[in-house]
Amino acid sequence: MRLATWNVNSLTARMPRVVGWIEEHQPDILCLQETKLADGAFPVGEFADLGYEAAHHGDGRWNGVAIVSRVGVEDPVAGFSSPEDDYGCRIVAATCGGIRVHSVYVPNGRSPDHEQYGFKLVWLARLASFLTEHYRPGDDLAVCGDFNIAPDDRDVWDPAAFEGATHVTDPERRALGVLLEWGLEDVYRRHHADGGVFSWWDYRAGDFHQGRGMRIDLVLLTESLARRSQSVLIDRNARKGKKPSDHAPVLVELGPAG
DNA sequence: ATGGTGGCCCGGCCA
Repeated sequence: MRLATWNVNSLTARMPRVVGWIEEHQPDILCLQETKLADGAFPVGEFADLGYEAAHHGDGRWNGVAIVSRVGVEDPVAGFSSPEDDYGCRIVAATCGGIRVHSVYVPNGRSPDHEQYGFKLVWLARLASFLTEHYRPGDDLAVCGDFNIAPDDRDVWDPAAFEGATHVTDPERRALGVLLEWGLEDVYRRHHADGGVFSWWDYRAGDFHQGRGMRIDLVLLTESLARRSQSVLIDRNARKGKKPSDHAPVLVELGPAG
């Protein structure tokens, strides 16, 4: 079972690359963020042609999240408990191949003194309460997406460059820590202890080619799934070439249950 | 260099 997540920064702009990436890597489940589409504009047919069903939650120009799956899309839920209650189309859930999957797009926060930073912390607290209300740590649960948080200093190209910046502050990291303490695991770290591996690079100033990035796209799994993980790949090749997203996809290979 | 690019969709916001 292959589970992946990718912030595509507009699905319309990225569809050719998304199709190509699916054909190359054959994910069973792919979480998408920043589709920037209304539900009615989601390319259901193009994914169906590839053998995938989808659950999408978007209202147009901003945000928008989706799960595409070739192992089923059961019991889709948009928002935390209704499509209106997640502050802008930032979470969608569905059961795919026996796994309860969530595609999340955590607010950026902009800067620690901006009101959006407070909103980011509120949103993360709501995510935590949503998970603890609906699930138990023993469930087969995947929370995948763009967290806009670098879990620790290995996950930024230069910690000194992020002094006073969002994505690395203690409150943000503690908010992520709440999810981890509850029973989720940043599964990349089960397989890789190295720093300097990133999933996002600013488009500007040649940051990708200069190696100036952050690892902010995460696959969080409960223990029952994390122990099935055989490999975790951040596909930086997908950040190369013409019209890339500013994010690279993360791909997790899961072995059979039991 | 307090800049830069890219997406939305055409002036300005958002990342």
